[in-house]
Amino acid sequence: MGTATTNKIPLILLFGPTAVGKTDLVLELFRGRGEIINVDSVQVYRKLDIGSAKPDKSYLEKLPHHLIDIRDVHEQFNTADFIRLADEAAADIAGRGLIPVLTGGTAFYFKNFCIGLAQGAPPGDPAIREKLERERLERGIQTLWTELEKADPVYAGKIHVNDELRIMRALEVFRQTGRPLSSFGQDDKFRDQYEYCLIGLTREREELYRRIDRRVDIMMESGLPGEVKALAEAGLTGKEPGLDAIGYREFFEMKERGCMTLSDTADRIRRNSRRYAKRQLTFFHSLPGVSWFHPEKKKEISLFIDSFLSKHSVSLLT
RNA sequence: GCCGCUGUAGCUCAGUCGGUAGAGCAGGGGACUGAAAAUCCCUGUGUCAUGAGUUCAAAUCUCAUCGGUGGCA
Repeated sequence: MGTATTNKIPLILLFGPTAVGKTDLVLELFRGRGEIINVDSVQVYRKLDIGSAKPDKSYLEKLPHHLIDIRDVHEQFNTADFIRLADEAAADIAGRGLIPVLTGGTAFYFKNFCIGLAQGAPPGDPAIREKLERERLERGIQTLWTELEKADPVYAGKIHVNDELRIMRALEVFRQTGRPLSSFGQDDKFRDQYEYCLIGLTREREELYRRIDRRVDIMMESGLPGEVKALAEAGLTGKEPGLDAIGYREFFEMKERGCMTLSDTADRIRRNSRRYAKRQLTFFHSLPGVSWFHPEKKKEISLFIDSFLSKHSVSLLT
């Protein structure tokens, strides 16, 4: 029905599991007419280049990226930061007449970008987290769960007794506000300042795993051990927020255990990447309104995008 | 060539006195309210190498065949 007059910004959201083939596709589809908003919780960190499969300089020159290299590894980045910065970037890109393209593999960021964070829920508080962590170590997670069950029976009923981080987050909210986390309702309506085009990329599992294996080999050969060594020599311990990531944590674990070889480490990185890819797919499958494609079906994807843009491109034209 | 050991889940292996099998890892499925590459939950059917025999009953005992492996030549 023609082009509706609307000032919503049209957005392409393109996601898929690690190593599915997003990078090549995105360059072909959007070079010269779009800019990328990175949706990857590790690529936001400086110095984590090889292990996060960050696009290199020449790639970034061909296709500008936002939200890459914006934090040091000891800084905690989070979902709220992501949404705020992504909103700013989207407005900026669209304002220059280009297509904003959110692409990456962090499903949690995609989800919360679309539906928005729970209104009124407080941000994380490092002091409370530290205190909760101490209590967890002293008294065990069961005790904290029991406390949560009293404070927020609804939320406690939804999560598992062993789910440390969620239990601690819920208690953190309760201790800050005196209100249960579940009282800050998050409805699943998409935020209405955008028109969304959700594209999921996937492959046969076997094929995906082969690509993951190959990518890890390439990372090892192209200097991942050296990248991690440099981080360690700069005084980092592996406990920093940015380093709790596949491809980095395995090296620090290797150091702790002492008895692992480089090839054992590579094996673990491969395995953890496969499991991660599986979790990503589970999460992406739960998002509503996604059109799924094989990343090599470029023509189909391109037609799909063009048809979306022709319906919603009012604010991009003239 | 001879003697010994061995063949069970994708891999490594367990399986008692014969009663049609179970661990670890890998794998599979799922959850997701400001740490998310995080955190957490659920999940084990497989020609017991093949063929024949003994037996009410064979992964288990016997024989043959075909693999693997160690020793002696």
